[in-house]
Amino acid sequence: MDYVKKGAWSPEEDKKLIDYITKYRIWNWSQMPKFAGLSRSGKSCRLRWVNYLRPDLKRGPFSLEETQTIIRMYQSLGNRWSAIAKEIPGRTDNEIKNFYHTHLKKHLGGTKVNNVQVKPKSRSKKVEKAKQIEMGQKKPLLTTCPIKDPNDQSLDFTKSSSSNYITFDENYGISDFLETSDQENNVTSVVNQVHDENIVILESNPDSTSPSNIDLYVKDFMNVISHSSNVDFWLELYMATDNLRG
DNA sequence: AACCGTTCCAACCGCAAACGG
DNA sequence: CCCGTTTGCGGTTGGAACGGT
Repeated sequence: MDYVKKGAWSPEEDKKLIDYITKYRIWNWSQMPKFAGLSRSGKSCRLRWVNYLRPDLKRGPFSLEETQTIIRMYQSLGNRWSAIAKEIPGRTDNEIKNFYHTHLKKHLGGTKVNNVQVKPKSRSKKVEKAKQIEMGQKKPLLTTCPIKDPNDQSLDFTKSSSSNYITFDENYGISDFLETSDQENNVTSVVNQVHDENIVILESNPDSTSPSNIDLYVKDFMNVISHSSNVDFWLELYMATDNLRG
């Protein structure tokens, strides 16, 4: 039985594999290692190539669009990672599976309160901070709000009379402030305030319950948060606003 | 600085499907 | 169809990196 190396690949091994496949293409994974001068199993070579060395891999953090695709497909297909990967060019099944387990599972596995996905922990601190904003003790920067209404008229959020908030803070996550009466009255929350990089308020807005308006609000909102480098930041918001999308 | 718990992901394993003689 | 070999898939894990004390 020949010695078969395991563990992390060295740059020299990577180069041997790349050089061999470039020259002779992939013809038989189990036979190829000995011709390529590698003390590896064919299985290990295949995995290294498919998940890491292939030239068409994208790398880097997942975009919001990619994440949306993964969530949507996971909800319809379940853990069929290779099928999901086929819909996302440049991403491997292994990468998507890891991304799901490290970023998505905790959000998808959360509880729903008033039909809003929330994190179960640190609620008291989140509520306290949200109330401080609501009571004017912490003043958000309303003038920098980047979101416009669907009719292209600037919205004057300073005159808002709503007291029902969902807040998000990078330290504390999401808390929801929706009253149950909102749900009973079929009032849908929409995103209409982005105060600064750290805090976002989703405000209950009875005037914006038509689906087209909500879609536009959420679309604009997603544009804003997708530029954040903190994946968990926009991902948690995305999950929390799940009920706002059709 | 040292320690410890957590996060993340590359790479592993076992099993199933596909292939081909 | 059978059976050995190869390929592909999904669950799991080892250990590096990171963050907090």
